[in-house]
Amino acid sequence: MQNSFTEENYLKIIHALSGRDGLEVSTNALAESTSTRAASVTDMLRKLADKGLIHYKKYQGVTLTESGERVAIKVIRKHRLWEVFLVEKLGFGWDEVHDIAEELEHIPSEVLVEKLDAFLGHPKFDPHGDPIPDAKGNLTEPDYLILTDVQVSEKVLMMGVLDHAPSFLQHLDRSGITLGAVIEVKEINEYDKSASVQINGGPTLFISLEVSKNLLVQRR
Amino acid sequence: MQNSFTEENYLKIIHALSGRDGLEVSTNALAESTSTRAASVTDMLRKLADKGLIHYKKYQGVTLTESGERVAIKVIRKHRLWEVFLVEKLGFGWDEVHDIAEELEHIPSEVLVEKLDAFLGHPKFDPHGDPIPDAKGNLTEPDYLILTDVQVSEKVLMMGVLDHAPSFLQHLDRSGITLGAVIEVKEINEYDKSASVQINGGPTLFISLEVSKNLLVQRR
DNA sequence: ATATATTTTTAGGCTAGTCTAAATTTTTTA
DNA sequence: TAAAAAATTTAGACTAGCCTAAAAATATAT
Repeated sequence: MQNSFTEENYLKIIHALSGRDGLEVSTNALAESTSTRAASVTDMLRKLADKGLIHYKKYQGVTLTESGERVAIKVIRKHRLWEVFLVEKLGFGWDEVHDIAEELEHIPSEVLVEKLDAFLGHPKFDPHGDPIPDAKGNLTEPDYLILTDVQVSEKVLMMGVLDHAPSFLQHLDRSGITLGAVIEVKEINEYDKSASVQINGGPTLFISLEVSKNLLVQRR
Repeated sequence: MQNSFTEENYLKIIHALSGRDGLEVSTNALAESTSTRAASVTDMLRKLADKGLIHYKKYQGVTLTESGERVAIKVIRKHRLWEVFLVEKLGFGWDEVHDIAEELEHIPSEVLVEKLDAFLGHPKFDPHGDPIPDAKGNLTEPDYLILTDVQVSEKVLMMGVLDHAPSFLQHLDRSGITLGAVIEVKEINEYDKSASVQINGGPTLFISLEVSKNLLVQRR
């Protein structure tokens, strides 16, 4: 039983919205994320429930079943592997690959995914620092900090982003904030929580709270 | 104006069936090739004609317009480039790549195709010896011979296949007949036109007319 | 040259996925 | 806790792409 492009997208989005503790996802949230109307979402939810991919009770929101979770994670695996391919092999910027990977992630063929994975050297993270589920479907989200949780004078490693918007990623590019960069928090402005940070022991720059909130980092 | 997966497939098939002199393609031939019914084909032809992609007069068969030809050639370019990728980079056999490329060929993004092309080193032929149209849409079919046109004692180079069926390609693999192999025709059996050929100056083997008819070769 | 066979088109219908408008349920608030 | 607001579902409809059955056009054969 094959799942359609659209079904796979709903499952992927439910996975993303329900977070790591598998919270219920609302119809409206799905309508927002899928750029459709709530009524359309309801139709699809009935269908996914009939296929045993989600737990759905009218008006109660949805969660993935085991089987729905498996499908979602496979899609995520494919998406992230293709992103690695696009950046590492084809030379795309990390701000350019999302939409293309969004298409490639629905290409069926287990063997294609596994050969791609091997070709890429079994990467553990995609170009945005998101972890790539393994072939068995194990996905462990590393527990990174958000830069806002870092104290003044701490040095941390830049490990990923929460916001994947091209404009945000381009902003980071212009600031020299790349994956693996060492970020030292020099100062935090009490008034607006903007920060002054030093990148790789080099230039110091100011970043707004909005930026800090979207940077995932790790203590060294 | 984007063309759908299905529309692209129709255009690609019309291109293939109309051959290099752009002959009219019949509704029934399309039904056969698309694995649909003639009535469905008629629907789609009306649609493609409305979009200016084909010349269509009821009961008269169809040909591609300039614009339809451009779309078809882009799809063919993508198909063949992805086949090169699958064989050269991911290690698939030439008998395994058709169905996957059939999906990948519909991924939109001009820049993806061009980056893929560069990554592959601007290949001129796909793993079956079919020529890859260039970025401008120039597709020149080399005028290869069919092995049946080769005389006894002639030596030719194996350049491609007409039949792309996995079973045929696997048969060639087992016989050691690969692209670039030197084939010397040692003898032709008058009765059934089967031939005895020597591969790369090594083993001699018998091949049936059915096989000869599907081998594209070139005089050296 | 006409009857028969073949091909193609039309007519009407189906499913997936979407929509709007209206009805219903749940949540919030006074 | 009842009324208002918000969220969700139902009802009915649309498009793309497909189907079957019947009608119409073209091709073939006597």
